[in-house]
Amino acid sequence: MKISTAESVVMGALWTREPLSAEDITAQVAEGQGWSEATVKTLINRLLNKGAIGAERDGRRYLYRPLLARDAWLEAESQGLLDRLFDGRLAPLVSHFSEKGALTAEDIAELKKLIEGFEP
Amino acid sequence: MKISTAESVVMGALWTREPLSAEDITAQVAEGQGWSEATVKTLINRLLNKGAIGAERDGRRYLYRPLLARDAWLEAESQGLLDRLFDGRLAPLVSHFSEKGALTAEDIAELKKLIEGFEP
DNA sequence: CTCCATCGTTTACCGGTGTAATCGATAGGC
DNA sequence: GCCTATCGATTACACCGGTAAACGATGGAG
Repeated sequence: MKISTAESVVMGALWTREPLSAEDITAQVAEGQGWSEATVKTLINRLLNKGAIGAERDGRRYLYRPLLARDAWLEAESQGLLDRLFDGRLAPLVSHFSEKGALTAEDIAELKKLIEGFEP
Repeated sequence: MKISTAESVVMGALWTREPLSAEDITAQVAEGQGWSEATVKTLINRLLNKGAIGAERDGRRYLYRPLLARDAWLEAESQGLLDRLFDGRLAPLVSHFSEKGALTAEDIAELKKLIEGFEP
């Protein structure tokens, strides 16, 4: 169940509130993305065909719900990148960012807390 | 300078040894990827056109070198994913993996060491 | 000097994606 | 009951990416 980046924006709307009508979705994403209403409709349809969302009738329109869980998607995307770039290991990625000096003090503190938290 | 995943496999060969002829590259990636020689040639050409690799003549053939640095590529890809999925922050990604139970004891140890290493 | 093998270059083709307009059904206003 | 606004569905189209074949130049064998 692979979804494209544009499709994932629509999923994003449905992951924060559910169910939503096509109008709702358009209201939530079209502005920020610079998309026309038609574009959103296309994306909704593609997601339906892929089975990533489901629809239930509500009078003259449909209400949509995500069938693909946000978590599963995050998982697949993240693992995919890790596999492609860092041989599946998380530490090299973190190391890469630290070497780049891309970590703020806050990042570091947060990571530290996380790591201390999960070893027992 | 965006390169596709197939193209990045070719870059991978050039990042480990440089310069390489087209034949070398084919030898190094075609088997593992199930690609024909023709496919590798196409990828080389697309990389040339994108300016991601350079070529210097060597008799009847060319030798290729990466112009795009592996590090810059890793950086762009990683940051891209972080931005798309985790609002640009590293900690949520790590947190995501830990919640998934996707971290081995070794991972944790490694991360711990890393984090202790870079705060001063 | 000629022919062939071998490069690199050009062209091909299909599916997916971004982006959107058009069409056909239908429910609600009058 | 009929017309129109509004849905969702269908169609469009260009570009990219994966995969590969065909073509054209050219250097080396004989």
